[in-house]
Amino acid sequence: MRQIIENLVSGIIKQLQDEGILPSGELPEYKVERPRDESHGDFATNAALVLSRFAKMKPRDLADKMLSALPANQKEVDRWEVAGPGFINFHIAPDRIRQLIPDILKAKQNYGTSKVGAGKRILVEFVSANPTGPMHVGHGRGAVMGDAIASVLQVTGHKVEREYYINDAGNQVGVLGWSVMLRYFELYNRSITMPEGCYPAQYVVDIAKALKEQDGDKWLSVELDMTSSPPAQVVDFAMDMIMGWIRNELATVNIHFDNWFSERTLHADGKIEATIEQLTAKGLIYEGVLAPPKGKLPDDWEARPQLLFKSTQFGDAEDRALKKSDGSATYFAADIAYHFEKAGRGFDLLIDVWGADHGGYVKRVQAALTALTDKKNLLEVELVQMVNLVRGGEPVKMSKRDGTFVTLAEVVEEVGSDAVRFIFLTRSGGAPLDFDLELAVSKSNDNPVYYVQYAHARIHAVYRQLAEKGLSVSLGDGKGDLSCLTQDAEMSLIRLLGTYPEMLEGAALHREPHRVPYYLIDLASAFHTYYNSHRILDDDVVLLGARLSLINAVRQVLANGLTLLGVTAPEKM
RNA sequence: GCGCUCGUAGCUCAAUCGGAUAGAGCAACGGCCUUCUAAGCCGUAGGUUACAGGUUCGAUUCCUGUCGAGCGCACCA
Repeated sequence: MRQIIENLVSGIIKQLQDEGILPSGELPEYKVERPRDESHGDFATNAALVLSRFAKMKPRDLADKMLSALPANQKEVDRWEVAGPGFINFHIAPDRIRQLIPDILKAKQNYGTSKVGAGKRILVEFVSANPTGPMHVGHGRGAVMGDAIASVLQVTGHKVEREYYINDAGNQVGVLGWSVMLRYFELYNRSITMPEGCYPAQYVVDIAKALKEQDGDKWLSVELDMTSSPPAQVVDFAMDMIMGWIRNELATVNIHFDNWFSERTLHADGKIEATIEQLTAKGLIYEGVLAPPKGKLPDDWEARPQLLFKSTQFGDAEDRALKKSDGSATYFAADIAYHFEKAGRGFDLLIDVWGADHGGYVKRVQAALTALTDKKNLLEVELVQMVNLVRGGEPVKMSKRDGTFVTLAEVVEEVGSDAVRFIFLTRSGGAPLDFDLELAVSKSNDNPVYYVQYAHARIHAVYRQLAEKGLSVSLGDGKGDLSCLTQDAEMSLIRLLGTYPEMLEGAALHREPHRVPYYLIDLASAFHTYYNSHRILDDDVVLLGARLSLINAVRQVLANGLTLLGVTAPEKM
């Protein structure tokens, strides 16, 4: 529908240019947008405001001029006016608006989808929680956000793949292995002490028990030496088990990945060295000594020469190390190789969803990727702020170290996947989130997911009533006469249905999936208002059919939105 | 000290890449169930958009500064 108005306005401007009222050639951009206030029409343009200078006229005078140039034969707009400082408001003809109902019912689950993405290939990487323990609530937020960003991009015509990067290399893997070994020794009645930095939590005990079950005392003779690597088979056993948990937890919140990418393969395939060579060839690698960090100085800090990448050439604050003191690759080096590898798979855009605690890391990865590909904006990073877990207003301390964190699985168990997803999504990622367990657990209507689902279930209830009265469901197929839908509540509802596709485009463009739940709450609210003041099952069959068609369209859009968010659309509550 | 993300009603949050009178929910108060699901609806009250400047037809939005919050700041991931 927006297209109709945009064509109309651009046609008018062209005509005014031909008449010499506006100068020919490039003019500044104007907008056609949905006014916030319904009384301002269905669409408004600021063209007269933007162009007044070029016409050497007052905005309102130019607006009047533009309207007199409106083609006489068009039927889409039946009212228009100049308002405020010089906006032009367009009111779409009611018949054209009602036409949305059959359009939606025909498109079904495809209503709202568009092709604005033009098949652009996008890789969305998210979660990527370390395989050293179960996912906590913070991971859950990133997971749901990443998944929703991917979904919103998909329905707007992008070709999307979801990827999980498994950090199965590096120090933490050895730490995990030794932690399991210690718990394993403990099961054989050896007394142990958990060194600082190890993972003491219960899940490590569970892994040790499973290890004992499978291998018996096979590993008892292993000598405890934290400076060396633990047995590879033990490490793999632990990581496989944890990754199994993570996959399960993700599945319970309806998240499924296309690819699981292992960091180890980068090391094994020599991708890291190859990437460093590429950078070296570009003259961006040197041996140097970094200045001491500006914050509180680590106890063991010492100046030492390192292999450095000149990320300052690409806007970063410091050059960054690629090799550790023991000569092995840093996490950063592996991450460069990983992102370079992703770029090599031919994506038009890479999106990473990270926790805000990794925010300081964005520039250096973008710098490296730009250096390697000569593309400036290939990598986009969406930062998701922290989740503060609260129980009845009291903060819950979370720490992997003492094992007091609350896992995502526990929260999902208590609250349900629908509520978890909806709460995480009904918030822009830029703001920290207080997640109150007590509130979320208390299945009260504080939780907007029920509000939206209830609207959906209510519509199904009406249709059940219809069947009981022996009337045909096909009355609501949108094919009958809809001209009796003249009430304000009805027209606002239909108009709202019409904005769904635009809302999705905005959500995709700005990577703001929270717009979807907010829209659904709005739609549910408009429906509840309508439902309370108008009887659907009217004795007049024509009116009955029209209203059934209307709420059927509402049901379709609610279902589409909820499904998109990975939330169920129940027929009964 | 530097960087990133923020600061909107008592609380939790929105506000369409600069738009018209800044909106919801919760909490408070007052109404609506013999009729399609009251997990609902209607109404009242609640604001100097942290503060000060700047850009312009127009600023919650963009720029600068101040104050305040969270996160980060060799070799960890």
